[in-house]
Amino acid sequence: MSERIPERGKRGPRPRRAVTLRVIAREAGVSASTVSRIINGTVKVSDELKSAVEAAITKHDFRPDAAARGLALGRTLTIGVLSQAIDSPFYAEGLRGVERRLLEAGYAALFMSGNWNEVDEERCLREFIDRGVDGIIMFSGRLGDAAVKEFAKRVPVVVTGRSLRAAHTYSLPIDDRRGALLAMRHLIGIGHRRIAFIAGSENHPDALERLAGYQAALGEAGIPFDPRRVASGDWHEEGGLLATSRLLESGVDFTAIFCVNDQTAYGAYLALFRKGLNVPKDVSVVGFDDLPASSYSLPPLTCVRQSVRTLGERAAEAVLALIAGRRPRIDSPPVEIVVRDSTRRI
Amino acid sequence: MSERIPERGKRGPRPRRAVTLRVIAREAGVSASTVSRIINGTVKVSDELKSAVEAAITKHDFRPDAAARGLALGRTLTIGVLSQAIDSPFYAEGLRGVERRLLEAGYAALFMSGNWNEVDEERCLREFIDRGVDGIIMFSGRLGDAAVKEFAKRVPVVVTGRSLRAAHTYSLPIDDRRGALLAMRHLIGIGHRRIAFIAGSENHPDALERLAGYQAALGEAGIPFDPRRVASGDWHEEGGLLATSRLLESGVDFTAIFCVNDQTAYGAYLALFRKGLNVPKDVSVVGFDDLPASSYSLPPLTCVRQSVRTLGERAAEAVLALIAGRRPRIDSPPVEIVVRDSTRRI
DNA sequence: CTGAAAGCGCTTACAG
DNA sequence: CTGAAAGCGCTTACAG
Repeated sequence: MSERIPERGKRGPRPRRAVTLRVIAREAGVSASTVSRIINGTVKVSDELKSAVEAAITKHDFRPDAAARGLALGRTLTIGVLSQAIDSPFYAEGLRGVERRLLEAGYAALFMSGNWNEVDEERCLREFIDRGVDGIIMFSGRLGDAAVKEFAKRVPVVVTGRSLRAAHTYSLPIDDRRGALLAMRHLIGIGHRRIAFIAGSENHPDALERLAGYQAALGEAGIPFDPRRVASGDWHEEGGLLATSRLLESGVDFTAIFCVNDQTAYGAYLALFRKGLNVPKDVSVVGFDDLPASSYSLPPLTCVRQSVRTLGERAAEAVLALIAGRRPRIDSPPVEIVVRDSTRRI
Repeated sequence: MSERIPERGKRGPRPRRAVTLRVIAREAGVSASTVSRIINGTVKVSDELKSAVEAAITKHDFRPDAAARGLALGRTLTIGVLSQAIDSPFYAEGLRGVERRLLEAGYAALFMSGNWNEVDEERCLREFIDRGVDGIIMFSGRLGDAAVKEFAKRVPVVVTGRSLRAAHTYSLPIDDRRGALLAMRHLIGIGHRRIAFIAGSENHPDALERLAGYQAALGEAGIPFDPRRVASGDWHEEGGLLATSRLLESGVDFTAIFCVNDQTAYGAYLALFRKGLNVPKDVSVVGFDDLPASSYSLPPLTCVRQSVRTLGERAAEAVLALIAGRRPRIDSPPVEIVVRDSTRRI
């Protein structure tokens, strides 16, 4: 009658799961099926039976094994969340939003980093599938649409930062062009006409759209586009630093810089600082994203705000809808301009 | 003879796992057991059999189901990683380190946020257990040692930022006191004697240790400790901002501020900036952590560096060792002072 | 060397 | 209403 001691996993403190449905069932004098049903609320039972079972559960601190449940149910209550780097301040905000919403719904997130390259992204997505996630959220990946659609055949996928039309898929595009327009209109509105632009890495869709917005705003205002005022960065501080230095040394004149994102602006700040130039006195700077750090940069940065946290929350809502078989009706959060101290009328 | 079509999961694109061990086995003309063994390399077979199986695997793009494997093996190749917030720039670095090492070892990380409170931390740890993680890494949690030890009975736990002696446990403490000493010696070495300290939230062990280091350095130099020069922050920018403002308004004089961490220093920067005070001309500032952003703050921040990324990598190595039944022999990364532009000789 | 069988811990039609 | 049985997809002693 004694419980057989399992032999596997001889090392470490994992003596196999000690308390299972069966021990609860035995203790409460019912079958495992019944306990399972009570736990899942798929049955009505007498109050006394219910409390007997609950007492046993409490006593043993029982919690159903997620792997077993996942196997039986075909659902793991896990969502794979791909960002480019878990330590990027930009994505971090989004992950936080995802995490929160998922938690509310009883789901957990499996976060992985794609490192800005297709190979890693694909590896992560495969890992998600292998681990049986119920859905995938992909933050602005490099992976081609075709590949994404392929994964969407296995499991619902929501992508941010791009538009993709396919079954079991939902897109939350970012309005890069409009964001860039807002930034530029602000600058132009306070008198700037010679405005430099630091772009992201080449041929990245978001970067291209922001460049397009930059050009469109120039066009609106009747300001000729001068390619010498465009320098390319890399979405990170260092790229902003280098690009600004190049701009400064090239001799083109400008009274303001519109940076493709906040991190680029931080780099621009440092380059300007090193040259003894003051922001906004000597040059105005505007960023894009409104990272938390931008409220604390010196001076606090004027930028286009796109709430990545909200984006994350909505992405989570969208996958959950997809999983439930509903068609999401969710919009990307709007972009808006946040005027702080890095821009000044001239 | 036709495959029965499963009825569960009627919605969504998950028609149950399509290709299983059995279909590979059938295709290769062997049993599932054999395929399993070949995949796991626990058997020697003829080259032709091996390639037949591999061909079938490739053809169907088969990958074993992680949940099923986990259930059968009692291991999930997953490590639960608790930080306080997935979007904290401090923890992010550590998570990155963990992620990288774990990936190399074929493990995945399940990241969750404890939100700086015991209740959430405990919820996360329980979730880890439910999900059958093979080990847990806990970044400087608030949860009491006793509770942590309780979890360590189920699964190996490594903690950072504290010392804990218990079975199936490993600690990677941070040398807060020495870090604080280094910071203060630097300041004292360049002539400062009236040095303010912005602490973290009360009764937090790391905060206490850094305060102790601050006082010890003062003692070394024969400088009397003046409690009016200590203000408490909250580890975040806002606390640094508020504390600095209070210090400034209180009328105590100081030529330098040692901040309990970099984020606090960013807040101090802004408070000083708003008062028209220049760093380092009017006051020197030193931080603690060396976050990536500190190289780009204006001016670039002098601070104590503790490589959180390395800490994360080592934490990962430590859990893996614990899981393998080995006793880790791993030290915390050393703290060191990084002198940049926010401090100046007086 | 390889297969049939039992088992991991759960859930849920299927019968009482 | 409730239990026995089958099944989720894998792994591994146990027998050939």
